[in-house]
Amino acid sequence: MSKQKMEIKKIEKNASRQATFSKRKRGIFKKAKELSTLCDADLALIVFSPSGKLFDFASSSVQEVIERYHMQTSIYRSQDQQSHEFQLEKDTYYLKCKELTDKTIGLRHLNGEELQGMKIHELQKLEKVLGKGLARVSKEKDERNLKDIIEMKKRGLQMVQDNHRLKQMRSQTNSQGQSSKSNSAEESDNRDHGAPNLNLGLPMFK
Amino acid sequence: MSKQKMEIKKIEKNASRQATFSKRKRGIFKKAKELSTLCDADLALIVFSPSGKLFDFASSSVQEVIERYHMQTSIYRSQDQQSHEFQLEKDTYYLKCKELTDKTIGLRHLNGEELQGMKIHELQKLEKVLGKGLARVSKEKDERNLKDIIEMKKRGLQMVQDNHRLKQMRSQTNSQGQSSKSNSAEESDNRDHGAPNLNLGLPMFK
DNA sequence: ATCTATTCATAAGA
DNA sequence: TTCTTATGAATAGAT
Repeated sequence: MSKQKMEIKKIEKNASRQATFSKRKRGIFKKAKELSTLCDADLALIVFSPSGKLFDFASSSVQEVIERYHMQTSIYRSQDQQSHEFQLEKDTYYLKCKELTDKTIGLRHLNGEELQGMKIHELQKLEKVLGKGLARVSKEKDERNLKDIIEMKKRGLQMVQDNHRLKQMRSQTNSQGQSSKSNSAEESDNRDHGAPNLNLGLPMFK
Repeated sequence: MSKQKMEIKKIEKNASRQATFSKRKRGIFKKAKELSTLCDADLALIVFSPSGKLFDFASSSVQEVIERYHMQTSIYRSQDQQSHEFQLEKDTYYLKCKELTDKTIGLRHLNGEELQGMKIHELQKLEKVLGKGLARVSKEKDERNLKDIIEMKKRGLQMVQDNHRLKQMRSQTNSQGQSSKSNSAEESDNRDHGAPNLNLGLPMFK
């Protein structure tokens, strides 16, 4: 594909064939990795060089992909409609098993178990995840505490106001006559159980 | 690759991922065919799309390449090459045994056994230090919040009691005479600013 | 292995 | 999906 367009047929010259194999092998493995990464595709690439040497790549593991491949193809037998559905079911089942396994492993890692065998970059990632989770939990906890505190301040303010009102009424009652007392009492009781619009940050709670 | 250099990581946008998968799948299968033709390499490429659809290519046949792969890979390859199927079965059996062993070890790890033999001392230690520090900060913060809440509950209880007392006094004042009013008022004021010995966990704050 | 002149592959946008 | 097009990648041939 360069310098001169070349025909796609077996390269007869041995040295050239070997060189091209090396170059193109590197290229196709790179492409395989990119495809699996970019598109979240599960794939396996198995290559035997003309000399019989084995090269392979898989997004998960070659064995896993082969098993999945067999699951898809082994039920080829008949061409009826059921076969197709069954294949899909099998594939779904396989994916669910794999998902379960992955999640189990992930859970163990999150619990700090089986950390041996993990690479350093994986550990770093895990550490980040743990830190983030911890941060989220703390935040949630803090928010709830703050909510409690605000709620209590509200109630406290109400009570301070009611207290003050009652005291004032008592003073009035003592110094003056006892006019419209039942009326005032009702107001007070109403506010006792649900007055809105109260300021926070009372001096009394500093 | 084109127009703009793109980062090799999972494409999150569904439509883009699907489009890229189609394009790159075509590309890599073309590369695979070219490599096998040009260099007379025996290869197999198996790809599962994210949606689970299977695509494959092999210079000979996928099954043949898989068998050859197992011959190269299997720990039983030193034995005779009688039946490929037999080898495959043996290989699968071996892998299942290994899986069982791994899971057994995993369970022991869940029980806190056999955690020794872990590498990466420094990272582990650092992780511990970070975790402990974070835990200490969270604990301290929680304790302070709890203290605040307890203090407020105390004050709230006081006010509830004072409130109640004032209301009772008002009732008494209204229905009866006005005896010893100033005395009661002083008590009330004193308790307003620092009475000890108050119970926590008031129903009013549930 | 490294260097280029070319051709190829492909991300975006239609 | 398919086409177009601007660009970045891959690579054949040479060194």
